Amino acid sequence: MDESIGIRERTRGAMRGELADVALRLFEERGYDETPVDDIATAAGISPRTFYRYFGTKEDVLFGDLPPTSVDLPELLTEHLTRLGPWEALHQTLRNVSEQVQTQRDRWSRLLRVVNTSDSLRAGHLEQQMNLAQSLVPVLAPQLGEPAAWSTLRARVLVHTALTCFDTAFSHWAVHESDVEIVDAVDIAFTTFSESASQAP
Amino acid sequence: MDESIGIRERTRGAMRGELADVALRLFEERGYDETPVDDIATAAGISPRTFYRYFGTKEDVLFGDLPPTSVDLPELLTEHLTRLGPWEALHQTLRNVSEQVQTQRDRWSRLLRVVNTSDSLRAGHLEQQMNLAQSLVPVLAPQLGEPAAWSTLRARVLVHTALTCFDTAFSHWAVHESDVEIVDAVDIAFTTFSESASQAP
DNA sequence: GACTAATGTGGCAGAGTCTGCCAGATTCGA
DNA sequence: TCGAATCTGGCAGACTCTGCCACATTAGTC
Repeated sequence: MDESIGIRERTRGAMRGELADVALRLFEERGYDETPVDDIATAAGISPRTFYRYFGTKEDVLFGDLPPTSVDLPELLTEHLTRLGPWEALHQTLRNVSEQVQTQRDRWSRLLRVVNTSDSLRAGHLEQQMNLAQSLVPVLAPQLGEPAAWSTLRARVLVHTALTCFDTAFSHWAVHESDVEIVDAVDIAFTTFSESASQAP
Repeated sequence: MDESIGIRERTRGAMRGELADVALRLFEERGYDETPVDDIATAAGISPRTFYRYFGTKEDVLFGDLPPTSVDLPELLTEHLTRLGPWEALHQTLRNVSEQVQTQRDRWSRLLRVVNTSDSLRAGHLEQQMNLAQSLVPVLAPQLGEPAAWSTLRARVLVHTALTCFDTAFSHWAVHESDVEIVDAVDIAFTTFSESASQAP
């Protein structure tokens, strides 16, 4: 049957999901740095060696299957660029992501709480963004064709800034969870520049 | 004598300097991930255990004593804020840093080349920026008093964006070293927004 | 239903980073 | 010069991650 390839992947997906759940729960209880992979494995009823067959890294069990990585951002951005300017296109792209995140509010607020308990995790989170950025820059650069020599530099600045807006909005939301919607925070962050960036003192 | 406290710290500083030199050289030859701490230690004629008494982390031997961390950025920013708007003040603050960096062109271009050979290093570099950002936000936030509830969010966006501009300019410079001055790249990066951010397509 | 091949699993050994502990050497201040 | 603070090295250990090999499970075929 043509599903025969799929069944293995499905059970694999289920395993990943359960591992992610178990891990997140343990991290919430004891903290990330204080929870060795061995404990996650035994709590999930597998060997540590097997854990590393599902997630190449301890961090991956947290960041593995979540929106920013599970969405094809370059494609999304390309589409928005047909209708919008660079900055607005970035804004809309990440707005879409945050809309999708909003359907997983719970998981995300739990995750952000865990991330904020560990320096090493924050770093990993940033590294993810770097990778995202690297995939978006080549999409954006051709749209900034002016001096050409500078277009890559400008593209990188815009992309990184957009991701920064996104990220900042997120951690803000994580703290003031009850007061704000994620999407609103993202909008505020993105409009920071047009409003207050170059005001006089 | 009142120097008696100082002499120890001076020899300690010398040791740190030498370790940093040795390490950077080895990293250039073999790559960061391929150079264990043991090798750095033996190359410097000390034991691995002692290495960790000078630098708490393998990363610290690279990032330990360099401009961004060795300058009091909050103070610098505070001063610029008395004369300039938020964005311009950030621009000038980081411009000052890049001027200071320019006096160590060599060391920096070597370092950036090393950093770009390792993913884990990039992450560490970003984490440093996060810490910098966290020290600047409280300085900037009071200057954005409007809705108050959003001022912290906006301050964070501005600060992170500024650091992103700085960082992006740097890696750009690292690649096109011969064509550009660091300070110029920083200026270009910072003016990206006022020029091309919200243009139509 | 049985057989072969692919795939999943577990244990072991090892590299690498980093920490705590203790003993010995070095240096400092009186 | 002597006692005290400090520096150093070695040892053992925790933790993350990898390669290797043997064993079990499962899939597709006849």
